[in-house]
Amino acid sequence: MAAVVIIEDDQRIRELMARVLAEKGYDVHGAGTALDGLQLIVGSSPDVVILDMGLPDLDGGELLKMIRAVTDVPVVVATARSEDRDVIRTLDAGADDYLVKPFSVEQLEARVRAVLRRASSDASRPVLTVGGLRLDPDARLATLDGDVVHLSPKEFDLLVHLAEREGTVVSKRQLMAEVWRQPYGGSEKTVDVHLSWIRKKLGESAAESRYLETVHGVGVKLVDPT
Amino acid sequence: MAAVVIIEDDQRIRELMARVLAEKGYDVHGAGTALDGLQLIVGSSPDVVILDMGLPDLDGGELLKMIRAVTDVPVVVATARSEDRDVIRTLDAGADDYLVKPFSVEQLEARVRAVLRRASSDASRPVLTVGGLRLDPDARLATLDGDVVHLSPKEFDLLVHLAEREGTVVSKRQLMAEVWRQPYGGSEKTVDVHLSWIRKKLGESAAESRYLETVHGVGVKLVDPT
DNA sequence: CAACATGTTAAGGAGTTGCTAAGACCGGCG
DNA sequence: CGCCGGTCTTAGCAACTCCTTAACATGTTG
Repeated sequence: MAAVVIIEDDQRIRELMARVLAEKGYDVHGAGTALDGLQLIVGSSPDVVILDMGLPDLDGGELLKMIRAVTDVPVVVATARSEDRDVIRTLDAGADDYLVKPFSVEQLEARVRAVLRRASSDASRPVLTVGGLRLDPDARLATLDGDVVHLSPKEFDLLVHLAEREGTVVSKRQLMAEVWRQPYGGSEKTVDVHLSWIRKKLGESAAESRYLETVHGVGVKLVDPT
Repeated sequence: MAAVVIIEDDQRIRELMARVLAEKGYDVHGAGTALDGLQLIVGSSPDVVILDMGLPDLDGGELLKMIRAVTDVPVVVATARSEDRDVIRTLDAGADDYLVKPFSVEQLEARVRAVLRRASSDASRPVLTVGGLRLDPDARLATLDGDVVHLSPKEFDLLVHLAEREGTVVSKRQLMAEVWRQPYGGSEKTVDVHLSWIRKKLGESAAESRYLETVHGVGVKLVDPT
């Protein structure tokens, strides 16, 4: 699921926002100062940044410029003042959307979703290749050694998720949270079933695995069998 | 820089739009009533007009006709959601683009820029070709293997939209937003019906598809069947 | 070997899609 | 004015895909 960075000096507000978004399935990290925030952005390259303009150590506009200098990640600005002039200035500085405090959690989530939608609808996602397996997220097309493999939506998302982390083990809880967007409650057996189906479609089985490798007690990883 | 006239009775909205566009370097003038607006257009001959349909003194459609009677300046219509249906029909009478309220400032600016670009560059849009399918946006002519295919306006726009993104899956929600310009309420079943009609005219069906490929749970894509 | 984790298959229901038909609406025309 | 052809939207049903749950088989660990 999408990663969010929240830069907000008021810890109470920051944690509230973090919790709300985390419950919606986002991968949330927060920072209380501009410098921490910038580091966090550079280090984790999130999908969207929520930036409070009233930071103690640096003017929000300055930070926004610095963010823009290093990355074009979408930024949603939260501001206490509803002054049109400020809003326009921040948007001019490169913000993608804005929120006027106090805002509801619904507003927050709606803006984040809108910005992500805008960003994702424009940017073409790169094709992933692992051995003879090719995944094209834009066309939602999977091929194995040149032949098209029909995958259901969940199967495709699951494989893409694993391919993006080629070689690293991902736990089923993590998959449930990030592919199914269900951080709790969801039965992890569902993941097993989907993995089995993918294996069948890739011409392998758990006993004789090529691409999907199980790490007992931990999770699965997608590997290049060559 | 380009001159813009905004005709909008709500002063707050008008001034917000004016400031946004002024910050972007446009030369902006506003009017709160249809009559003031018409005078302003005639007097200043702007490069683009932004027209709110919900004016107190005169129906927006009427004003649009009057504007068209004296000049062919590009007009971007802004409308509240409940008025969509009336407006969209009125648009054929001569609006160049439209916005559904509430819209973001990015949308506003993007539409203004797009309209200006179209107007200034004389804008012949490139012919699109996907396999044996040929779409000429200027002539609004579609041919399949050399034979003319008669498409309704919506069908044509829909196909063009898909052809511009050949090979990538587009969701029905996206199509509703970008082809129908109805990001919220629109029923996605409408898209299904139009797709079915297009399929019939292209000599195919969902079961035996050549150009239009549906991706279950995600959307549709236009592909080259060769 | 006991306990637990994982693999596989089957079945039901939930949700999506395809398509036809019917109504709403517009512009053109007698 | 009313009718007509074309277009778009909505409704509804059938067909289909997909996801989940359940149940059982198999495998792994200590």
